[in-house]
Amino acid sequence: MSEDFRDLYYHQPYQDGRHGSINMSANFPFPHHMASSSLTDNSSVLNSSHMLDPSYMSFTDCLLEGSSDQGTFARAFGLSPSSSEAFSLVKDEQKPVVIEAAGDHQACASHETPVTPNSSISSSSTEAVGDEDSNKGKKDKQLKETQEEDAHSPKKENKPKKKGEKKERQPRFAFMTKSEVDHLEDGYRWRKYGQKAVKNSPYPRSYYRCTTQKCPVKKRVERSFQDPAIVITTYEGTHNHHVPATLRGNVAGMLPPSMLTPMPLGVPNFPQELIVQMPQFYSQASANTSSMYQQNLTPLQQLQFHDYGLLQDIVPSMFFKQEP
DNA sequence: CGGATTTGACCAGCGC
DNA sequence: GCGCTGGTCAAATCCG
Repeated sequence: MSEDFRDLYYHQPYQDGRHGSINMSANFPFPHHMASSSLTDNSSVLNSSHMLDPSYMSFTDCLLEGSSDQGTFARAFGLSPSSSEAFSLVKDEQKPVVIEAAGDHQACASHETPVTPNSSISSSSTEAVGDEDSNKGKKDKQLKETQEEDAHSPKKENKPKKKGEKKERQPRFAFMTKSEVDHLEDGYRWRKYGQKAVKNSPYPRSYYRCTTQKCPVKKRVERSFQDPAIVITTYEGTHNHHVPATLRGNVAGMLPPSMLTPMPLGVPNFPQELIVQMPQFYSQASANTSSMYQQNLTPLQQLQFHDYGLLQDIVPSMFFKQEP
């Protein structure tokens, strides 16, 4: 399997994003402006080989030529719930988009990114490293004690959730980035609010929240324990604001106004182009496995209406979403 | 000094 | 019911 997909990666080093020369495919559902991250982190990008197809525009091309669907990026990152519902997965990080945004061109050129559908990080199932648990008993005792003596802790009052009321989960998607830095610049401003040890991984997971007021978007960043060069970023929620214009490199300024339009809730924002514009990808996939791709449905339709489990086998590490 | 980060505590959900 | 784990809070600390 991994061999089949090894060919799907190719290396495209970033250029100076400040000048908009970002060679990043328009077909991936990660924040388009994330490309700017490479400016500071010595990164490069690996994308699927389908993008070698001249019919695919680079991110720059997309901007310069005024793609017919400039909203693609915004939608992709907007993460509107509706469209991605169809891609419900049990584990959200299992099939992240694989992007190699790392700086080591050699590694990229090697195409040895050990990201395979089944080897990708199931971070939801990644469990904390053991030593965190060792103190658990103590903690629990302390917890009970403190609860008794601190019956009106403000923390509890901060939880408006009623019992039995399930916490609604925002749609998510994740992608893998080969990068030396954990937190890639993606055009938005984030505040770290937590870090946890991840089970079976020596690398912690960091939790970030968009700093824009009332913006519900969160993201988690962790390194793959299988390939420490790979950073797994999981976005959750939909930005309800424009990309801050004051960021380094003025990423927002690079973007046409239409791309900065906040995502209306409920508008399908699944990166259809990601799927639809990858004929090569699909032909490879279908050669390997599925009858699903022999049907007359468009890939998107297939994705939306067919067994996603199958998709997982075919489209490794592309994206996923977790059922709210 | 204000904003960002760190880190231990806390809580909820899930599986056994 | 209990233990484990992921996710979040918030006080302490750091840093520009």
